[in-house]
Amino acid sequence: MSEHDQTNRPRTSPTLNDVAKLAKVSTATVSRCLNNPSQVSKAKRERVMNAVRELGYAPNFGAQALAAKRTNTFGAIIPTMDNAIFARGLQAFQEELGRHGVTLLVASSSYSPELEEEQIRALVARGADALLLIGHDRTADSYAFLEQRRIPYVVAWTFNEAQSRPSIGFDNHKAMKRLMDHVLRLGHRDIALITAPRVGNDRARERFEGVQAAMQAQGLDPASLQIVETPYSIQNGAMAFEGLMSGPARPTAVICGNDVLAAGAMTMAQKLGIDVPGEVSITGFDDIEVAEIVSPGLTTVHVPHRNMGRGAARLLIELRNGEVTQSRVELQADLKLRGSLGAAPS
Amino acid sequence: MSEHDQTNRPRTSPTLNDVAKLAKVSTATVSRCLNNPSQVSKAKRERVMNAVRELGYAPNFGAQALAAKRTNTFGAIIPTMDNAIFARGLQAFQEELGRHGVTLLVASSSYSPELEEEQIRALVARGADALLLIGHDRTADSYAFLEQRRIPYVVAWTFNEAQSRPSIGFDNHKAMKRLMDHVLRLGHRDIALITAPRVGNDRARERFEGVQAAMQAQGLDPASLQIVETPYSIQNGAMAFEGLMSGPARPTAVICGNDVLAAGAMTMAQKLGIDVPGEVSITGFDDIEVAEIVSPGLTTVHVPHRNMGRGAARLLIELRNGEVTQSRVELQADLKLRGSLGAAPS
DNA sequence: CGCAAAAATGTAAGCGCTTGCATTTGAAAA
DNA sequence: TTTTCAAATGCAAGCGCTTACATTTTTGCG
Repeated sequence: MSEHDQTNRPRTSPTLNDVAKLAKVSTATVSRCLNNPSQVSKAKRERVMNAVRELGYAPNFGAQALAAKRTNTFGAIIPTMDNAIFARGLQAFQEELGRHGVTLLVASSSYSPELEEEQIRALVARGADALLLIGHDRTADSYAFLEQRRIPYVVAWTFNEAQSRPSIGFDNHKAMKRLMDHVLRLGHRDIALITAPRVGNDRARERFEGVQAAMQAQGLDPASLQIVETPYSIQNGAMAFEGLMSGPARPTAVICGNDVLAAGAMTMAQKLGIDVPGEVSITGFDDIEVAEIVSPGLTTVHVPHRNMGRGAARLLIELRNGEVTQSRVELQADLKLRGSLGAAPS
Repeated sequence: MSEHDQTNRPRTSPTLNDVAKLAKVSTATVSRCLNNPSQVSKAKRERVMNAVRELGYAPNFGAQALAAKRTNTFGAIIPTMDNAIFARGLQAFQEELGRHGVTLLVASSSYSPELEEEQIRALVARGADALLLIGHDRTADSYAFLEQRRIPYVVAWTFNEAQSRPSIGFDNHKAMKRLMDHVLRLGHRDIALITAPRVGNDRARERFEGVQAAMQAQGLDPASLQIVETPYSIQNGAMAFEGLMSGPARPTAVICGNDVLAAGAMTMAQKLGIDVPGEVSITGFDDIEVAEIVSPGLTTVHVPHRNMGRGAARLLIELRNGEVTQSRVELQADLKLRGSLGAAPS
């Protein structure tokens, strides 16, 4: 099939070669013209650019990747696309990358470290130059793979003193502790926590520890904390809340691992006719849009999603370029007090 | 930098050739072993697989794409990642693709046809074998480009009799008309519509036309419909609603182009102390999670997000494989009646 | 046991691009 | 004008993989 059609290839996209012929220069010159215009004389550059335009030439990604060993594509692996937790941050991440000519590939791991490892390999195989990862928890093999391949990555959505990897985020422990301090100051002593499964999820774990720390600081027995573990979803939040409120030790404050769970709790409270915050206070974490929609408004921790996304993009680009920088960035996550948190009923 | 390390390349990833040597077969056999195992004898296959495992071999994407002219990567371009409208559908889309060994690349166009065209080119350049697009509205150049490159695509989130392109979705016009029929049946005559900008957004336009059609069918003057156009966001929904309710002709029913706008309207109603549905009814479109959270629950049109995503994936895979199929699929979008819609106040 | 057909394997030609190195060109310097 | 040197350009060797085609090995049957 390749012995003819040397001259006119009807519906295949034009190649570097075609451009070179039209412009009557070598392919090398065309390539340089596109990637390093400064090395080419003005006259030729114009001839080449015209040819490019005339042919509607666009470089073949695979070939480029193969020859240059660089793809200008970054990857992001987030636990889920199914709710809004990561949406805003990711959008900002993508926008910033776009500004630097980098395309984003997104995959989701469904909160499974094994699946995440697969996705990491898939993205790298597909040429991702660098990766955005969420949280520190993942298989040792995942990290080994990244090191071995020398793939730059940044861990986002968390910041942990104890970790030395490039990362950008906030201190989940600290933020949750601050929220809890406030809750305790309001007189609450019967506390329940609805959290995502903590195994393989350092953010959830750190938030949990923040709750514990606050209780301890206040002289409360951490063992008195009621804990329900359930995957993030409104549905699950509602069910967990229902269980808690119909249980033997009805809490006066239900701390939720994130806003999605809290939203579920809020709607269930409403359905059950339980007054919030009169009978029970509810708090969330993340400050996604939902927090403003429920009524009363949800007291939560405001996470700087867009800043984090943008920052992660910049960090990653710097890492990719080998520019030395501050590769660990802590952002602030402040309390967002709204109506769902009130004084403990007396 | 390449004059030495011919013999032992320490930290470069292993290639097909390395595997072939270790297994003492040709590269062709290794390749077949990986892509068409059935063509290789069991003995060799095992030898090869062992070598693959031992070396931790993973194919180089660029090279594979270059040689095979196929990447097993699909692209999706959605208007925004910033809210939940597309999240669930996309998640299902991705899951289904994953099941078929296809990786998904996502980009977002910010509702701009020009940006979308860029993204289409970018994804194709990066090797996308096929694309998922939202809605029919886009630049002629975008379609021309896709045709010329013979890139399979499917238009989702809408189904329109008049369009002949491969697509999967529901009839926005019909669905909105059905909702409106119901609204009118409840006695509402003073109607307002909060819609996304209709230029470049056929879904929004069709929904709008559905509203008009229902009014006309009822003998109402379509010109009496109050219209506010504003980009999808809770914030904007709230502001639009506020404007409407403080205007001269207060509607008894506010129809929102989607749930995000409606959620904004609902929260604003609450803030203003306007009773829903006592004083004013509010409806949405999409049935995303938010619809269940607001109170009262939001009457909306249920869109089969996950079905649509899964269906789109299957359709696209069939198209890519050149399997002839029914390439136009209409899904049902049914009314979801909740508390936010009531009889018109008398 | 021999032979044709089928199955398994190997050979090698690209795929479209980048880039080190050699060569040519064009000025500036002598 | 000749010489020198930097800038501009071309040449051609890969990058790692797939696949058509040629070759070898197996298998089935008479």
